[in-house]
Amino acid sequence: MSVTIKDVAKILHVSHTTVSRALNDSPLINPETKKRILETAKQLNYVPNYSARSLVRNRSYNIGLFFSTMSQVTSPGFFYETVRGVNSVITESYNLVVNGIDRYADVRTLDKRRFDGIILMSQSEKDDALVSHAVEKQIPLVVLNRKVADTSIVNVLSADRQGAYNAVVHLIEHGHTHIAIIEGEKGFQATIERKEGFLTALRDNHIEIPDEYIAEGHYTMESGYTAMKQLLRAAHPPTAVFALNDEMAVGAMKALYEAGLRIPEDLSVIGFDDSQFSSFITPSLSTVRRAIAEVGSTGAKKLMSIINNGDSTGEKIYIDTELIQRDSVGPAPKR
Amino acid sequence: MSVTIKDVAKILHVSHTTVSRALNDSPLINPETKKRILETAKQLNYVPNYSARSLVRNRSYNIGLFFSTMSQVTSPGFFYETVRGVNSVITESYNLVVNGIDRYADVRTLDKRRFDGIILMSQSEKDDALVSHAVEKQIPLVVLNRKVADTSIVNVLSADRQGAYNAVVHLIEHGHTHIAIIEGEKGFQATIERKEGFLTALRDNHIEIPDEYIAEGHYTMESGYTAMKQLLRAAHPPTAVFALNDEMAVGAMKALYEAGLRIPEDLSVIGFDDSQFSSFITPSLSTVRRAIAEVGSTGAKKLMSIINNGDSTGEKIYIDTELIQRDSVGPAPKR
DNA sequence: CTGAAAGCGCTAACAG
DNA sequence: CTGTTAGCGCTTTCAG
Repeated sequence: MSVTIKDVAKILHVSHTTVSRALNDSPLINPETKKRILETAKQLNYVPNYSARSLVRNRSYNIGLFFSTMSQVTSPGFFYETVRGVNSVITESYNLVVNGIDRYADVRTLDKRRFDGIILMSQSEKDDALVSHAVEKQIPLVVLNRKVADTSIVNVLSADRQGAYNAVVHLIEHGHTHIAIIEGEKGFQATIERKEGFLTALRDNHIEIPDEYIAEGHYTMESGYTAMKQLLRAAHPPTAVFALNDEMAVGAMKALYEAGLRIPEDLSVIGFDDSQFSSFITPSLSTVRRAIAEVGSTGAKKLMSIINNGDSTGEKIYIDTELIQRDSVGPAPKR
Repeated sequence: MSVTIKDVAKILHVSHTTVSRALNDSPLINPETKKRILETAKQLNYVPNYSARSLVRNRSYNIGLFFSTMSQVTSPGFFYETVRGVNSVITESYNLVVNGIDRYADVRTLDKRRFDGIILMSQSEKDDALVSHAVEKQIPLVVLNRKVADTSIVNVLSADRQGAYNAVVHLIEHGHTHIAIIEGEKGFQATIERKEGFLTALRDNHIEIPDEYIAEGHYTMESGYTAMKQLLRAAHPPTAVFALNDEMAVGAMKALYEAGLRIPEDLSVIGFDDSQFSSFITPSLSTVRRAIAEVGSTGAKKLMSIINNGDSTGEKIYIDTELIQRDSVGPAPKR
């Protein structure tokens, strides 16, 4: 069927061992023979049998990129940027396997021989089963996006708390003191961090937040829409809203339009993530950009170094966020 | 290190062959022994070595999902829906490997032993190198999204031409006769099909299209924005615009706002794809929905059946589109 | 620098 | 129904 090492060896009257050495850049070979072998190998369209190589080297050449679930990622852009970032680092000899961890009946089947390393884009504590399994089995692991307690693990995180803080300060600098929040999915690390930044900013500026300024959301446009409508029913409606992501901000803006309110004249809106559409909606949405692709690529680089050098000192790496000022935030209206 | 079949065999005083049979649901085994073996295997946390299995079965248990390129997919939503659709069909014993074909220096390294089958989400003719390689090497292949000439191949396509036709008829039914188009990336199958539907609808209704009503785009919001500005400079501006995807439609809407034009009172806009944000922008965007996840899942099912049953009669499967009427299309303004 | 031989863990004839 | 034997294609000792 396919060309094997032995085929190449036979033609050149050398042993298959020698061919293997040539193919693997071994120093134990005459440059001349190596050249000859490489040439005929290419000519014959030789492709190594990864299964055989994997079997003897005890390596799968698979890298797993797992999301908490595939059916409900934070947003399509988030998913795409993550895959793209990771992919840009993984070399051709590795396969990047993408899946939701909820698709595996038992995470213990994810062993070292099936995956040389795992990148976990983690949203919730439910993923801890996989984390502890990987630690126990010594499978190289990098966790993205969610801080895990275990200090032996490499963690790549975006500085969401600081980003949220900056967003709210931006609102305050525009004179706002009646600031509401649209929260994201309960239990998600991102939700906790961003809300924390929000609260700290208010506290630092001696601004109170009444209960009616806190609305729950689920990171979807729909939920932002619903949450905003609820906020509008407050006895003393807010003059500014911080949505924990841009999707919800867009939903909120829709509710505002429907209520006949102008942005930012009547009410300012700021989001989080800098989704693709945010600069193109009207008014364009002020937001906090986080470099998701960079989180992915940084994590992938770390993982590859763990796999290749075995260096596995846990660390927490933070990727900075950036405040993006556009047209959805304006001065607080007079009351 | 890890538990092997032999370990299990030794404990139970049976041969490793028997254990293998138990693990593989072979009929050649006593149900009693099988039960015993399965129990201790589970107890020992036995996980099969995929590399060894692959080597002897000559199967990789990898399915490749390839995009023309990873760095520039049509849209994040498109990417996400595709992966999700395919993933929902692929079973746990397979790894779904996601990549851009431009990441492989030579497509000929993608051989049957590395991928049991390939799903190609194809955008342009450049992908034909992979297609012909797969055909030649008899690698099971399903091509999504772009019609390929080879009739032996399974092709899953969305009925874009008909969808575009319906969109334009929708405009015409609202009294529009001055209809412009914002085209997508040159050479993409989607561009060709959708434009064809557009032109046919106009022709069927005896509507002329001047050159100045044709603007080039690249499926990005930015390009839609630029294209719309160009369209507005026409000697006799259009009253309706068909953008070949929603991203460009959003860009066009931004240009319209900036020009002080109202949608749909002054100008109607219709898009394509029904992106996530389309129902939440203001005004909400009328568009043509195509079930991308369904294209992916249908393709994956087909591929699995080719792999498992070897049935490889080529066919073209069309997934229907649906006209979504929202608020961006209104009656043509009086002239 | 090169070759012969062993073996990775598994499945698949082939006997019994 | 069970066990013995061979071998998948490759890398890696170990001798030369």
